[in-house]
Amino acid sequence: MLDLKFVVENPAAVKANCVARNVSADITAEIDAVVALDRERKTLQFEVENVRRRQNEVAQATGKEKDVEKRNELVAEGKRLKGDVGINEERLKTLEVELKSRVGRIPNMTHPDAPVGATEDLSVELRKVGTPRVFDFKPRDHVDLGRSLDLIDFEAGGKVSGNGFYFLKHDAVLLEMALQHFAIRTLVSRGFTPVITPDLARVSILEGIGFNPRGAETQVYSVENTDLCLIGTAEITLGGLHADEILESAQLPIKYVGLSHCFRTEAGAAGRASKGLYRVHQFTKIEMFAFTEGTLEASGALHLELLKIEEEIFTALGIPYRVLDICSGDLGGPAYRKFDLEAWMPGRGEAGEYGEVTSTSNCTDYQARRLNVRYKPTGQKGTKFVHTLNGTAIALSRAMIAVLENYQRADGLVDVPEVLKPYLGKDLIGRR
RNA sequence: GGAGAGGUGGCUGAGUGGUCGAAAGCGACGGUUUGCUAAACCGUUGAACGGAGAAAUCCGUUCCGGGGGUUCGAAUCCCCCCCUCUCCGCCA
Repeated sequence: MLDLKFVVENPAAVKANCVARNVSADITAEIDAVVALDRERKTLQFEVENVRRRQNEVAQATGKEKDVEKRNELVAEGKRLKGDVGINEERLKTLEVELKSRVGRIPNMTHPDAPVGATEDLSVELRKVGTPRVFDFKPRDHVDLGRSLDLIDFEAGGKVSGNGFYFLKHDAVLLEMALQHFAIRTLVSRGFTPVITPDLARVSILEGIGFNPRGAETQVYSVENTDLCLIGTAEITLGGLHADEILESAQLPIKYVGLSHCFRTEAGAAGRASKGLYRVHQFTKIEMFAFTEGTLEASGALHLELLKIEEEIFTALGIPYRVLDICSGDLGGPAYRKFDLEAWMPGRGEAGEYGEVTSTSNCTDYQARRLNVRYKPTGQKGTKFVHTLNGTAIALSRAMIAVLENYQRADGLVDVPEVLKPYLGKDLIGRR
């Protein structure tokens, strides 16, 4: 969430940002309410604090007073004060809760260079890298390849777990593990700490990251009779890793590469491009997550580093991709700026299409404030909120689509990308 | 799952109703000493919010796992929840 003080001091800028981000009008309208509520809160806080000061004085004096009569007078005053402060305290507490919930709905501010636009088609393509391969046969999609080579079993997935689930078999298993290993090794060599995270997390952590597990539109599975949810991404657990901590400047930046399973209900996604592995309820993902000092210089630089790593991974895999600078309307709540990589998928659409494979966001202090992750800046008093960033290293299901479709051969088998051969242990997918 | 013990500042840890935001140690920071490093010695050292001030800083409120309660007064007593440890059970 945003800093309440910032909202109160810059209501016009915050409103303009909400408009650019295409959030629902009632959120924009709430900004005035926030300003008014905050004013009321301050007045009330002043009153409550005054009464409490007197209460404290009386309580201390009572302890020291030896004379029984005077002591009884003090106790009487204490009782009176206790009654006085009650109503205001209740109101203050209510106000604070309400303010927090209202401010929490306001999206993060936006990077000045991010394209302004309400809908996703207004995101800007920064560059295309690699040339889509020209096939001398009609390329098949990964569903077809997966079935014919007995790599992916959607029917069995449907039977056991429902639509949107699948079994990986044979070389698909080796391919997935090779991609995992390749990605993690790449990140470790760049100074990231490898982590395997829990696949479930508390509601409070989900909320801190900016998910809303209880809404009607939620993308998140909840576990009945607990406060746990299945995570939609390791961003949730990695972000929560340092919740309520005060880090030392010298520790920063902290860079993690996390492995987790990801679970998504994909509510409301029916009808969207969702064939095969592209949109599924469960997949494995290698996720980068970083905590930096709370300056735009620090997080901005690391954001570019995360993007560069994502590009290096897909370049190494030999898969053509394009980079999108995501427009204001499609940033989601927490992101200050976001870049997506879309990989070329020859089997998608009529003659191949780019499909999203990674996404990296700079969330500045938006998540850190709610998760309460701070650091002590060297040479300064007090603490500051860190900045958090996340980025996909490899989402296995979608990377698998790209590999299978780009590396397929006329004979129906699939070549193994050069960098994966040592990890996969063979040169050809599908031959047994 | 059963029984017990705990959760206190950046860390370790004392504190069982008032003088406690909290001893002591460690760490960190500043200084003295020193050819450098180390050691020793002296000093400083929690956070959030609000108010005053040009600022250094000062004042107030809140915070001892979280939430409620008792009391004039709670780190300390009571209730609920979360977490950690030990033992037992079960198990990959």
